[in-house]
Amino acid sequence: MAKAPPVDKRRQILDAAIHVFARQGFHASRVSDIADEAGVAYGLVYHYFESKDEVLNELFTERWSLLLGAIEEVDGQPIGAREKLDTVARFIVDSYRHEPDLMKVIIVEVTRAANSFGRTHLPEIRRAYDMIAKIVADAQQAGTFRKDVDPEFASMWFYGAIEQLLSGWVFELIPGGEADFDRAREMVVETICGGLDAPATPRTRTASGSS
Amino acid sequence: MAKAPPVDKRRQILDAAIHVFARQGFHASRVSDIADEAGVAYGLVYHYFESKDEVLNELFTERWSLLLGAIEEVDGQPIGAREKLDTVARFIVDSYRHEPDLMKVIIVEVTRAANSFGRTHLPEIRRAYDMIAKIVADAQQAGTFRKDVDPEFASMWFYGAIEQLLSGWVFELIPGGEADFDRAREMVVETICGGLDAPATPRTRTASGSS
DNA sequence: CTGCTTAGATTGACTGGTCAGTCAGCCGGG
DNA sequence: CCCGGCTGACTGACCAGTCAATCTAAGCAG
Repeated sequence: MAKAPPVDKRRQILDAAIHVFARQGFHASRVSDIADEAGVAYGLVYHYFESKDEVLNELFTERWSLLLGAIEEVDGQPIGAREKLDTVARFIVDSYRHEPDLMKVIIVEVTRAANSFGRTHLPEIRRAYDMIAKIVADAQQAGTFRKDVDPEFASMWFYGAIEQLLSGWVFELIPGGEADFDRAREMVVETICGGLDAPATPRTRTASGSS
Repeated sequence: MAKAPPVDKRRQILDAAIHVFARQGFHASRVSDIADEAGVAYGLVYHYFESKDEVLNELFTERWSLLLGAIEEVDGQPIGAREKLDTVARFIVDSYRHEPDLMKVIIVEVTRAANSFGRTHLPEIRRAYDMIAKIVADAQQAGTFRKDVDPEFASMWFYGAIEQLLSGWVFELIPGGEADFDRAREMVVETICGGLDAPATPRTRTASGSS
């Protein structure tokens, strides 16, 4: 691998693929569409990638590993579960805010397409769920979350709620103005954590007044 | 034995399609697979349906209209919001319990594929979200749910949480034994409604009583 | 009961179009 | 003049959808 020329065509192709996949969906996207959008020859796509699948692969893996890293990092921090979950939610929502097309592709074509393409990535996807479950389980151990809820299940609906939110924005089912992003995140975290909080705990208040 | 029990080939084809789509995914399913599974000739599929799409169409519409009906009916009942939402959740979970393949197809190929096939059905899908939002909004009006949460948003994450649960079962990410269905449903409804409840009950008090 | 007629159900070989992926060769810098 | 990035016409496979032919059953007259 000698070093790259001034213009990174590989990157150009990936960026083009994001927009093409977001616009038309993976299946309806031709490789020629990607090449056209990137302004390169058809064959060059196959110079850098083994197949059309591998392009999507790369897009997903790039971003998902960031998410996994973010969850892992936050989990190590000495903060409350609610803040941890809020940070995770913020990461996801901000990812959408800054790169809506990429997140749309990841959600629509991979995360929510576990039957076709996503099947390959189930282990990585699962890893995210597991880490969220761990955060919940730890909070139960510490007594901040009620213990009668399965952490694995809670993880599913926490993640599912957020993803559905992104879905709603992607398909314009709910208002997606700049102000809505943070507001929605706050609400979903507060609601779900509110539901998960241990009932009437006489220990030091976990919730820091953020108002 | 030329019996004449009106063997409904149309139904046979639809049922076959459920299993083929569930097994291979819509895109990877050939029309010939459906015909083979149904034990009929290739061409007969086109005698009863205009296209492969229309088969999926039919499967979705059939079931989704039941869901819409169920929500509508429960909304008219003089019961609390929590019970209403519980009934909705129960309908969805029971649908999965009794026809997992069909629900898998609907979720994977339509509901969560709003980019490709689901786009056609966005209005119907949206209708479900809207009706759930209405239940929440009414409860806020009545004072049982806190008013600072957007009903539209709450609807999204309520539905998203449940759908993610089904997803988890479909892809065996969480235990899906007979006992888990009701337990999961109870937990998700209790958690989310718990988070939505008006802070009249001393559950988790954010003591910031700003006037 | 039988033969004729017809309409709808059923069959499956075939067609037309679409693309993913290949490859033989072109350029431009070292 | 050599090499690796780069080009784009071409090919082989695949498959949704068509259609002409065949079958079945139902109605009806003789």
